[in-house]
Amino acid sequence: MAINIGEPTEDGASVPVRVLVLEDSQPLLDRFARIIETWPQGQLSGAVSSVAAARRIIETNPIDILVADLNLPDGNGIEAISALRVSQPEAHAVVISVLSDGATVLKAIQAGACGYVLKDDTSIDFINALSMIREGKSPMSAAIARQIIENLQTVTTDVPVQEHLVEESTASLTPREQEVLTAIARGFTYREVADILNISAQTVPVHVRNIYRKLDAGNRSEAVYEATRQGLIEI
Amino acid sequence: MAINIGEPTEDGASVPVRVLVLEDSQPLLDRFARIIETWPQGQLSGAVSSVAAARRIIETNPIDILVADLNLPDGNGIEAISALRVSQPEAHAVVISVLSDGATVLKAIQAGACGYVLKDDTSIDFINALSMIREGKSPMSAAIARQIIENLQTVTTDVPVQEHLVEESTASLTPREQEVLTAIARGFTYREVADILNISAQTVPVHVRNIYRKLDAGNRSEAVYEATRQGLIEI
DNA sequence: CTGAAAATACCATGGCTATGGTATGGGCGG
DNA sequence: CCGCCCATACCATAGCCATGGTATTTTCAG
Repeated sequence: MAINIGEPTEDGASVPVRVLVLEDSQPLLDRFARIIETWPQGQLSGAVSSVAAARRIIETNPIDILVADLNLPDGNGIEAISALRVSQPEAHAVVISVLSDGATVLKAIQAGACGYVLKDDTSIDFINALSMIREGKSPMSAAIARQIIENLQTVTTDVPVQEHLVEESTASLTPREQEVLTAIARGFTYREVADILNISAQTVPVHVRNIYRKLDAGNRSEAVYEATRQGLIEI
Repeated sequence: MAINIGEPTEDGASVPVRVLVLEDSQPLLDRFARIIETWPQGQLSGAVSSVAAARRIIETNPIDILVADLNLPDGNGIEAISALRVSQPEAHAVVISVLSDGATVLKAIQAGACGYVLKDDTSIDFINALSMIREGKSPMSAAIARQIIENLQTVTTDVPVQEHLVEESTASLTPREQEVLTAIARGFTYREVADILNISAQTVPVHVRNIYRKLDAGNRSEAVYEATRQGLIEI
């Protein structure tokens, strides 16, 4: 159960924590990089903004902690987490994202993430999260914790019914459409949704249009209402 | 009128949160009780130190949140959580304990706990935990989160969908605001809502503005999402 | 290998939304 | 009786949304 990272407890010169940051927002990436560089116990293994770049570093450099955003220009941060798990099983991964839909959270954890912090969560700061990982704990936003608990409760109590429900809920909306709709429900504008999902602002209304057609809705609020009623999005 | 809107939750003061505390350490029990009594939104349903006493209150008094320790003189707090789940399925339970072994954590969650805070965790205070529950989140210590994640990683292989339990409202809308919001959720434009409710088209955005303020929303879809999450509108 | 579906992207425009003020009358509790 | 909240109403405008059409690339099942 390799939980600890360096030698803790000893207050002297503990082994530095090598951190790779994967985040497409340049300002945020810079901020994270700066924080790690000024953190006495930290050592920056890399600060990249694409899955491809992350893969290259993961395969060539030793890493203790990977901090990954999920929606990236060339793929999903979960791919990087999976790659890390293969190359460096001892390493740990933390997700830092704005989205929190049940399927994504579960996928990230199955891929090996042991922490999941929402970007708008002010109660967990960056260094704090890294420290928790070192201590064998899991930094996790309360909203994510609830998602996980509910997942766990359904998994351990009712297995056969689940598959049926999954078929139903994923039947009408594509994964991308669900992501878009979830963001729409949270109140984001088209431009904001585009930034979050790393797609063009012109693509969002296309997805939205398709969602309207499938849900027989004519605007945002009706779509959220219908999707909720039909159990297509998480509440 | 044309549009029904369920019974408005009348009144204007926010509904108090009825809390039952189960904790065998008398000093701690007193402290928790005092905190809830001085909490404006809180209302103490009971402060007991045995599973038996907790059971009696659970079966006779309405409860919103049960705060339970696990190690008790006459049994385990998990029994109280299970009893609550049977008597009052709408209620929520939070564990506050010193225990953090995997089996106990899993049992508590299976029994229905949606929060789990360690007693030595200074990062989550008592009121904070109760507030999180009200908001549909899960207060959880990082060490517990790790336990849960590891459980989830070893046990699960498929993607579940969670059932959602209705929560009590945290914001209160006036009857008229509920009517407007329900119509908005159905996708009607301001003009249509005005026609339905027989008011001027200029009055609708006024109500909508007030709804946004109360729900901390900035647009129609976010308002529908928040209202649904808080159980303010029917689905 | 090929066609369908999904995801991506762009252009354009009428209409609706979001938000700032400001104001009147009714009802209810201190 | 006065203040506060609710409900009503109007004006104005920047900005976002809804929707039409068109097109490329990727993915996946047949």
